[in-house]
Amino acid sequence: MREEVQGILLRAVERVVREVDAGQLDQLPTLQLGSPKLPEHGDFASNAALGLAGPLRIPPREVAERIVRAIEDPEGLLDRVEIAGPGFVNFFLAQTRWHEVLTRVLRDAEQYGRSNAGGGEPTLVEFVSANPTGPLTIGHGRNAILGDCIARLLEATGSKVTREYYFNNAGRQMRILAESLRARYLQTLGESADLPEEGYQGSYLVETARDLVGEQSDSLRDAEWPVFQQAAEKAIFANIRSTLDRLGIRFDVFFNENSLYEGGLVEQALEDLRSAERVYEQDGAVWLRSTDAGFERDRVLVKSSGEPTYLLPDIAYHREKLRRGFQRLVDVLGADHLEQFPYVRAATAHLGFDADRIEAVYYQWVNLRRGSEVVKMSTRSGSFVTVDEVLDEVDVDVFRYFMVDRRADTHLDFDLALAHERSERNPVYKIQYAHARLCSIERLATERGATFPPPEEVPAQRLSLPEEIELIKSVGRFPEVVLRAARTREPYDVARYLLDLATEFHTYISDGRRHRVLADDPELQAARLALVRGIRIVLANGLGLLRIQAPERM
RNA sequence: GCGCUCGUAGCUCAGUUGGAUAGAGCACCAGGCUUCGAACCUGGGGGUCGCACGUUCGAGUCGUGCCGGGCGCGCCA
Repeated sequence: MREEVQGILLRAVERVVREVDAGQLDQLPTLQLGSPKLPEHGDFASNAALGLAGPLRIPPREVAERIVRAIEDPEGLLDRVEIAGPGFVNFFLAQTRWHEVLTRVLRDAEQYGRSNAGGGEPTLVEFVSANPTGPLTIGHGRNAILGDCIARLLEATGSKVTREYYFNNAGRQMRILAESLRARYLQTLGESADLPEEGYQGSYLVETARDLVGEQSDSLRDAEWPVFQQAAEKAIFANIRSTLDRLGIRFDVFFNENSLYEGGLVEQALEDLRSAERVYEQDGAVWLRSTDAGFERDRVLVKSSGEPTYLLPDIAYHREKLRRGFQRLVDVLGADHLEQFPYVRAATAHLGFDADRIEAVYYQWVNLRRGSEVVKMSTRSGSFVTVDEVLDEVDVDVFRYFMVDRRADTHLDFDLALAHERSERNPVYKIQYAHARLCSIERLATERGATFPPPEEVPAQRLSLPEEIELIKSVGRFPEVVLRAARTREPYDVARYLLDLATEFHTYISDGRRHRVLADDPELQAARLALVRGIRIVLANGLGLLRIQAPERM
């Protein structure tokens, strides 16, 4: 619909430019066709006249008049075109065009909103990627939901998505974890043992230790730490996977950082950077020459001790992902990666890949509150709130919605007190309730013997009230919303849209006198039932994109 | 000290990438269930869009400088 109006506008503008300026105006300002907030400003609005006024040296309103005169609309798409304000050109579509939109919604049904814009592009979405040192915290929860929703959005718009979890089960952190478990194990056996300095104090290790005693009794009393590492890792990973399960998230690949070392890929990445002359040695360390690429400073890749920093395997990993054939990499990262990631991207590009194919979605920290009290989180000190704990108290749907109820780049205040109380204030209920209400109307209609004609035979022209046309317009925007949310990697946009649509429906249906669906007039009833079904389809599809239930009854 | 990010109603946040009269939820006040679901709806009060310059037909949105919160950084994973 938008494209068609855009075409009409473009042709009109070209005609005006040609007649005024004999064609030397080679660069037309890009034409935007906005959706005005106020209905009296039409269905689409163009500011083309304001943009052209300067270059053409004609007052904006006169340009607008010329554009309107030059408009050709052989197919009768438009009802009328008006000039308003400083020179906006407002397009009013013929009502029958909106009726066709409803027909399309009904015809496409569960496919409505999906597209093939991505053209089957192999895309890897990497998210969560928590190391197995403890249960998933609420911060990981935000990552998990964001990543999963982004993956779903990309799938819905035609990308071929792989979900990947990257983790590291080596190094100092795991050693400390193992020592911590050993201490808990000995404690469980009744011996005195202290947690190591900086040990993991979370109670989850106590439980793991208890299980270990149950399985192995005291046979591990003198075991070396790797035994405990294995046990800890196994237990924690099982826990993480069960949490992901509760969230409804499934990964295609769990990628272990170790395999990069084992396959020599880290070494190879360093060598290749060396041959590309992107590194140098100084003070016994190997540095990435990043100031050349516009960065503030160079970064260390290999410390003077010979150990690589985090940066190097990260570079090797991203290169490997591209080598595996993915055309696009999307990483979901916490704000603590804001500084690091650009180097990964730049360095991977130095190895011969297009940096534009590598992108990160950053999300800001989750601030935990219990009422007005702020809860500080740290996995090591054991003061954190896990996803599991929250899921014990609140519905998964609420949790998922909560996590996308704010833009990723703003801090998210998660109030546990609010989450623990049954939280009827949560907007997700409003959306689900709208869906249940719509189902209920259709159910009742069926009970009363109403029939649903095929989409093409719906007497949609009977929907003539302004609020009904507005509802169809809202439903008609859905594919654009999905596409935009997928492109900006912002599931929030979908959540927001659904809430607006639900509210619009509630308002409509609350006025039972004017908007009675089941009425004596069978034609009007059929038309309104079609509208009801159209809204229901969109709410269900939208909730599906966020992997939130669309209940038929509540 | 440097970088990134945010600052909009009492609180939590939107604001369609520079458009027309800045919106919603919560909270507060006043209303609405004999008819398709009141987990909903209607109305009301509440704003120096952090501050100041600048860019232009037009700025909450872009630029610069301050102020304030968050995150990160000076061979630590």
